[in-house]
Amino acid sequence: MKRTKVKRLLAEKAIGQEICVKGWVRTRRGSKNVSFIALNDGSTINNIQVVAEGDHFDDKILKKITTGSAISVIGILVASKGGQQNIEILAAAIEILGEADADEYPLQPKKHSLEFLREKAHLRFRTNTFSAVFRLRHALTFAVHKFFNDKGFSSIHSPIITGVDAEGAGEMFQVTTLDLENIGPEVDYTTDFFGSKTNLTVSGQLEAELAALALGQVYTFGPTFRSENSNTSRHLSEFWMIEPEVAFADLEENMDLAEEFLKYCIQYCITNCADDLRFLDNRLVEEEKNLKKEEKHEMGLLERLQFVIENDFERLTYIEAIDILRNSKPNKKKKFNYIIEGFGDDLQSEHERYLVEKKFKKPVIITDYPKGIKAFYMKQNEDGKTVRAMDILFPLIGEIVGGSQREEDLEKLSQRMEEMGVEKEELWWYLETRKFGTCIHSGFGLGFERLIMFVTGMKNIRDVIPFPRTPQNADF
RNA sequence: UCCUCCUUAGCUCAGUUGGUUAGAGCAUCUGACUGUUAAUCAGAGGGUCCUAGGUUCGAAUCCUAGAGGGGGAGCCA
Repeated sequence: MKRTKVKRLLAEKAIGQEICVKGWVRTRRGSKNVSFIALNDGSTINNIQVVAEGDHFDDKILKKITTGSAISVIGILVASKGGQQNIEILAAAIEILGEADADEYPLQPKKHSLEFLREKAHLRFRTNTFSAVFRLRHALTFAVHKFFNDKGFSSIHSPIITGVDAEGAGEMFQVTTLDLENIGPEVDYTTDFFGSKTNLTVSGQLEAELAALALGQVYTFGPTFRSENSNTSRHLSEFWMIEPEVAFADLEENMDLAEEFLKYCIQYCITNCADDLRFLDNRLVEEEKNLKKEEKHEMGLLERLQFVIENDFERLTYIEAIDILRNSKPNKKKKFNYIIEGFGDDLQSEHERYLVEKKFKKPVIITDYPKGIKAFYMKQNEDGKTVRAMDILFPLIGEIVGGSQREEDLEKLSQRMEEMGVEKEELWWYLETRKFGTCIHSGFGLGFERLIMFVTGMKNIRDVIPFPRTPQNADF
């Protein structure tokens, strides 16, 4: 008999029908006469209750239905006599597909800490929280592709192994087939696999620009690698990044695209993952129950998502932001660790948080940063001091998007590369796009895991990717 | 990389000023129970107190070093 997924059973409620379900046991409880099995098959956060009457089943079978075991059930869908579910399955036959020794199976039907589950990353998919997070991760993946596809963008697979070491986006992982245990003091990269020094990509942007200057609208969505020794709740050594790049678009259009994109993705989850979001919403309420009032969030998860969709992001220039910060209470009272004095100061995370969480209480887009603190490829403003950059700051997670209008003028770009010590020879192909048929264009990079954090309310980035890669950890 | 906190049973955690045989809840096992909702009730088993040194008559507790983890900072997405 073909199995029906739990999600469909709960939606259709076809009472009286004989059905087959397969899944993993969350709990079994009951008395000598009757057992209740909470069964989950991953199609939804919700379990289906299987009722096994004692006289129909051998004690030996019932004993094997432990938390974590996989079973197949054939039975009749009936209205439930219990209070907490409408329907349940009255089991006629139960087959044990895979046992889970209760003495050894690490997950119990109770709350586990996220830290503990991180050490059990191979099994944490089986918990409510992580199954919800990973269904949402999928929904967001799909929403990203759907958004861009519907707008006529082409997906571009930028290379994962690259010889470019010029963007300065971060420390790189080297890729080599050289025998590291027998390497001389002088390394001859012409003998290496690719005949030159290669690394894992830190960004697909430069390649995306090449494609955009032909296909018009493109985006990359792929893995990105940074070997920085960052030990924080919002950095990974391997993460996924989305980088749209649009020809003939200026910074305004770039911001409009980013804002529309973020709202679309969030709305997609609200529409398609209501059960999972409701579960995560409750989870956060529970988590914050014991916190002091001032430590609690003003809004619940769902409320927060709705709020972001319904309100325009606050847009201001770097100079305006510095002005606000310089005159802010924490700056005057020297509560900031880094006091803002004026133009040229970098915005630290405490300043970003002040703007987003205290001053505007919504997402903020800051534009036109000093050129000294931004990358070489950003379009220079007339003032000679600032560049057409934009960062989108989100509540709780900080910078979620970094983007800019690109410098399309060959002369200005070359000059800036020289000033910043970027090797022009290495990026000859990048420069040729400015030599042949150059045009204004813009793009941004969005950290996919940071978006998932915002949508799910998870506070540590390691809990929104199946197998996090961080310094000193590449388990599983 | 820096600052800071933590590491005690399978899990979550208590352990007073350094003092007998290190505790609780949950989980597990045994038994009871006619429909449970993290079922309940009774009983049992379960410990490298992170590791290595040191101080002390005596260390889970104090000191030093190391490992692992959390939070914050920097870098960024």
